[in-house]
Amino acid sequence: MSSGKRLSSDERRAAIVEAVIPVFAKNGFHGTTTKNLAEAAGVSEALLYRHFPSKDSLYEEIQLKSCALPELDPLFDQFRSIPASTEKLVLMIHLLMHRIVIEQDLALPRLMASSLLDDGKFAGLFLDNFKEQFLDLFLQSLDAAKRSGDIAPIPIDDGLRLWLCQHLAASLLFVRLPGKSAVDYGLSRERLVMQAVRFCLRGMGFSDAAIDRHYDPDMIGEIVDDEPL
Amino acid sequence: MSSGKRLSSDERRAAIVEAVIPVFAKNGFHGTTTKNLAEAAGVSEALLYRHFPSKDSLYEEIQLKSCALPELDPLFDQFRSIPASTEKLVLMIHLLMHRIVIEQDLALPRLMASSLLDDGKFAGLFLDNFKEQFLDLFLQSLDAAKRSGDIAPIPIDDGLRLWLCQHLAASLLFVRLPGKSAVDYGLSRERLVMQAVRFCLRGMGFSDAAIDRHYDPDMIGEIVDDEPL
DNA sequence: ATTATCTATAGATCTATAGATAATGC
DNA sequence: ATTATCTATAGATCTATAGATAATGC
Repeated sequence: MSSGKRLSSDERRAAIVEAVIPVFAKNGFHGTTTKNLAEAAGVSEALLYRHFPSKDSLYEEIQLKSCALPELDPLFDQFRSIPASTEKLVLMIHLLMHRIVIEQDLALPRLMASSLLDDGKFAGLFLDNFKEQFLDLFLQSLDAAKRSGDIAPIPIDDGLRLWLCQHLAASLLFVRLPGKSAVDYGLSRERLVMQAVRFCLRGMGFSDAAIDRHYDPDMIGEIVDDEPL
Repeated sequence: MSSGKRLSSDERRAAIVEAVIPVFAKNGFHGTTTKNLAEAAGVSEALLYRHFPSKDSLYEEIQLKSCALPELDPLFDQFRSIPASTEKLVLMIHLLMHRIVIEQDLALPRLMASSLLDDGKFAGLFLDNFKEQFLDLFLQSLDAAKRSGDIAPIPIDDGLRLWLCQHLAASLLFVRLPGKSAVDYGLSRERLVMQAVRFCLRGMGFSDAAIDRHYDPDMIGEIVDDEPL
């Protein structure tokens, strides 16, 4: 069965966790058997139990690993250095939406959805991390955009604006989970992203003039693609 | 075990389907055992198999029943008679969002999420029904709003505007699935609905003046509450 | 000698069916 | 007499463990 090398305890443990993530993500906790897990990891079921006391504990472990900070969108790292501005705000929203198109590994959104159907603990952790990482950056750039007159004063809480953008992106991702999108928008993915971003920018207070001035998806695409991943 | 009466075949079949929906919704297909189903329905496992050839076929049945047209939001029926207008457009978006607050039975969104994690067939059917019921009404009122100058011309496909509103509402519902919301927005539910609606209206092209003129959640609340459910 | 790994299997479900029983309607 | 329903159970997993084997490092 194995055909794999003999690894040290730590290496094997890590290898199991890694191998098992897509299986749990694909089939859910109850839809996954210990046999599935063992096969995916290329080891016997017994070895699984040398490293983890139970199927539950292994599932817990992959959830914790999956919502750990370093795993979250390396793309976003790059604009931690950019100063707060309307430009940066637009870039954040665009990158958030752009996931919809580029995201190929659907394991994380799958674990999210599974968690929401379960006790929501993992989803809560993940969203806390999201907030931790992006809320301050978002608020700073939102203030900058307000000061420069790009954003009209509207009665929507500042923090909520980020959540609504995140939620829209999340839904667009969720309908893609089955493989083929559950909704036919009648648009190319590029146009979908562009229009969803415009919807969000406008919704969060941007004037049409400010959007035209600051949102050029082609240019953003180039900026992003130029950066090393 | 039973304590229940002896029903005709058709009645029992219907009773089983009804009783079993929340169980499947809560635990998912794999998380539900035939024993769970039998207990929920108050019958023996054997009787389940007199009415349905397999657990799968019963699950299929509850999915079909759950996305059948008559089940979809009776609230929305009432504005089928209202003529297309900006008012009606605002009302549609408000009612869509208002679900977030009032929706107590989370079975349907749970089945949706489960379906998206599975093959998405049920989710696709449900969203098709949604489109079937609301897209035309939405487009008509959107045109009316454009003609009356309440909505600025923006480069977002008309149909997509409905989907983006629906998606935002869906996400706000999904984060509530675990019981306690996975996100703390720091707002009351009423304010959350109001602000989410404003976000959508603005995103889909409304001017701030038009929103102020046409969106008064209190008034809408009264209108809706006055209607018989 | 230690430790990573496997084979084999126990014990607990889980789905589904066979065959018996009890309630209904004629 | 028909049909709704149950009890009992077969057969197939599924989780988890006991005990044996083989590779590594001293």
